[in-house]
Amino acid sequence: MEHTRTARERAREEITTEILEAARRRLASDGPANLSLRAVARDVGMVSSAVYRYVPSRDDLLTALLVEAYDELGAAAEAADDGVSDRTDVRARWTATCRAVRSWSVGHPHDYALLYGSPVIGYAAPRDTVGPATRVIVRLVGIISSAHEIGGAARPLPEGPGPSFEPSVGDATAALREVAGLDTDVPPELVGRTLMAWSTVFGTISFELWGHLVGSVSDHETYFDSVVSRLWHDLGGV
Amino acid sequence: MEHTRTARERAREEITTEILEAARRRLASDGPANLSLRAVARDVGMVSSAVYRYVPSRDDLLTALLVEAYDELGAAAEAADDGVSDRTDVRARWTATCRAVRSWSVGHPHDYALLYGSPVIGYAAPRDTVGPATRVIVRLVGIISSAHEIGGAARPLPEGPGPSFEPSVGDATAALREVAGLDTDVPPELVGRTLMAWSTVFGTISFELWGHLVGSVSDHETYFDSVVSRLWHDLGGV
DNA sequence: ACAAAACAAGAGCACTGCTCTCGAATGTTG
DNA sequence: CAACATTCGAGAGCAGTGCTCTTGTTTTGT
Repeated sequence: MEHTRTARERAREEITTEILEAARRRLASDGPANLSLRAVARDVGMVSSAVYRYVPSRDDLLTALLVEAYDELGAAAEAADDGVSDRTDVRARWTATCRAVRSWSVGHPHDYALLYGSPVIGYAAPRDTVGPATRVIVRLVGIISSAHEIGGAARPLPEGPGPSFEPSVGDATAALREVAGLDTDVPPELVGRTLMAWSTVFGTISFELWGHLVGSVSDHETYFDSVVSRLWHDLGGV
Repeated sequence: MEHTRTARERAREEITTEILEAARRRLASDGPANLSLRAVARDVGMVSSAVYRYVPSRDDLLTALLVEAYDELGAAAEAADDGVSDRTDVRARWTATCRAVRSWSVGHPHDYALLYGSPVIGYAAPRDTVGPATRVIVRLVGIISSAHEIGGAARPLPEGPGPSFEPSVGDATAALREVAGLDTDVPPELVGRTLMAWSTVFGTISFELWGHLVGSVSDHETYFDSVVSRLWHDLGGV
């Protein structure tokens, strides 16, 4: 069934991307909660009902933007990591990647809110978006496990105090086995510590963007660097 | 100017609380983004325009709910801390308070979203709500500084790796001086570590509630306990 | 008893997501 | 090429939202 793209198919693709681009601009300026399908329609010079030929609903449009934003953030993080020439300098890779995540988030606060804010969409749709969502954390895990493979880059993590991570993070360990294809499983303590670190990065950026650190932190950039370096230490890095 | 409360004043108070109660029910069921002033009006048997006699706008209503929710969460946290009979068992106090924060959040996910989710209101209003917002973190700081005053409850925190917290957390230190009235300032490293811990608690709860740990963490309760105990260790607690 | 203030109700405006219908443009097939 | 089918854009319309204004009623202070 090899058929040349008809004019209609080409037009459909162009208009679809046109709509998505206008929607991203609207998202960047108005935020996810105020994203109006009618406003997007006006931006592309169409009437609102015509847009429904290309987008099933507002939620689907938000989901498409969600995937795009996840991808953009993931690409930014990976590019920052790849930019470190000395691949054995895992500490520099960790720092660069975390900084890239914050930089993108500060530069795209509304996109960040769509990704990591309170979900505006029901819980049905965003579940098939786990793929692009995991790009950042997967890369971070790669850096951390590299550090624990390279001699002298990290001290082995002793079992932390309190209840072990072992019973609760089994799913994450299995997921890592799938995606990273490691020969040996990442120990539960390291998996838990990695989840903790990622939660802290998210919490720090969210607090900064949502204004929860107003009156407490003055220089967010150096504060973030302080946090990131201590996280690296808590992960066993040297 | 001692005047007995007229019938109208009593009615106004009653109707106001009636509206707020209905709004909280709506918030609990529909979430902050879907809170409709008209729906609240219907619930209390009024027409929407009548509600505007009591509430200036939807944003002001959300702000009122915000303050109420902050207060409820703060009370829950403080009650949990106060419930620990041995006041020198600072580790138990820390654990109980953190658990209370998570319990309230899991029990009131939509209220939690209003407090700590991406802000639905503009940045003007919520800034005069910093008072009730700080109750939890203030109590947590109290527990941590108690631990560092009691001999043997905590080891002094060595300066962490990377950039010092000193230049970025000065405002927080000053704020603590105000609210807690401590004789000597909390050292920057401890202030920074406390902010980090609070960010991690927030990040962990948010990830759980917003579904970012689906496929990674199976038992959220024990996972949270694992996180909290490691945070206590990172804060210098023993 | 009367003027002033507060109130509840209704209509109305501008906006939203979404559905349906109706011609027109474009596609495929005989 | 002609006929039929599909796709598309525009418009009207529905139900819902926040919010304002007017109108008539009730309560208050004088």
